[in-house]
Amino acid sequence: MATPTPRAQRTRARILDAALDLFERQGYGATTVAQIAEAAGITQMTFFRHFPTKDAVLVSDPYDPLIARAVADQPRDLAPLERVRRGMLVALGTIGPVEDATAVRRVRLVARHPALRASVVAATAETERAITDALVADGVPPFDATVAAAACLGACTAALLTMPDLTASDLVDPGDPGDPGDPAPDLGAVITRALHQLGPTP
Amino acid sequence: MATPTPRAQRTRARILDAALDLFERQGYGATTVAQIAEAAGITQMTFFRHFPTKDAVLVSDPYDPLIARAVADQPRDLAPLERVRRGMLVALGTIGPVEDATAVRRVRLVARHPALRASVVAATAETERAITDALVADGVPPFDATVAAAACLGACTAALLTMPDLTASDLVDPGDPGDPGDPAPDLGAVITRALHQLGPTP
DNA sequence: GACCTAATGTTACTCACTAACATTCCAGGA
DNA sequence: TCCTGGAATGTTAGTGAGTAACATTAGGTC
Repeated sequence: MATPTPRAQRTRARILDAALDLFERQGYGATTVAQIAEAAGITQMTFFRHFPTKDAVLVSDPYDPLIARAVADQPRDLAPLERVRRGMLVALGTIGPVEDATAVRRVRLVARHPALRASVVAATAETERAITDALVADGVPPFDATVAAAACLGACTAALLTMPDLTASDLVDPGDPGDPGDPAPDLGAVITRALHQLGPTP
Repeated sequence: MATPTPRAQRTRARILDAALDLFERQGYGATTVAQIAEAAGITQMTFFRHFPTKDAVLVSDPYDPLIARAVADQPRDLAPLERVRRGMLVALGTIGPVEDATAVRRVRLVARHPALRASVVAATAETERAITDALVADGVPPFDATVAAAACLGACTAALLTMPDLTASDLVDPGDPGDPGDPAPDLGAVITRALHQLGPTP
């Protein structure tokens, strides 16, 4: 799996642009792959060579390995949920504001369309398995490991999908006015607040 | 929405039987709706009149309203997560052994096929919204409500899908021998154990 | 310029799912 | 018994996602 050729990167970007544009203008369901292909100046076949499914334009999950490692690095004497929680906090809590310009548009589209939310969960399945494996390797019962991973991932996914509805002020303190037109929301802050709810209640 | 006619109930049952049979024999992906229809002695069209999608034969979620009500009934001064957790415990913890004979077969098939796990999550989306609405109506911030609901539902769904791998002995105490050939697993016990992990750590 | 390979195009297909309309089944009343 | 109205099913024809096999073009290297 060599690094993608420059030409391939360009077409991929063209597809992504065309798709986001059409999705936002006429909706995800009303947009066909043929339309995307035409707008990008390519064929349907080429579309599927760059994205395995129509969903894949919007859904991707690049964080798998980091999370599993971070979870494994937490102290072994913690309860499984707490271990996963702290691991994800370490791996995701410091991401900061969203870097990719298309990320916000993608999230907004996914959040709008219920069927796509399911695709996101499908994409996190691999992450869930990675976390579970890491815990089971340390002697945690498979049932407990799976449940802990699913709970934390569910919380984070849900948090991610509320981001388009969120203003930055929602994250610090309810009641705070918050200047309008705030910039790209801080992904790390959202995740942190979500995982905070799963933490021990002092 | 009147109660379904006896004839409709029979065809629905025939479809379900034929589908489960084919899925188990040759796999979900390798089975076409046309095959199911032929095995059930009906048309493709009739299949889709009884089940909106191919997935729907395996995925259903009848517990929505009970859960939302039970969550709303928990004391308002609890943290959102704890409220959802106790509500779901009340609504689902006492279900007991699985009643429907086909339920175990369905769960096994879903657990095996990754794409179907996503369908399950899609099916719980409505439940998640119901729980969230109940909390928001009591003044809980939407973000916190969504996260709490997603975490608990994620944990329960994951727990459900591990059931085929589980023997009853796994639920009581690791290390317990447990007689082989144990009967249908206790759904309530599985849910209870899953939600227990999300509870306050004393 | 010849050459090799990755990237793209072409064609033809399968399958899930939908719409519009025709047909059959079945209960209850004349 | 016949009839009749509505529910359940069948028929036909389509759309759209995704796949397979094979032909073609572009880009960089010698």
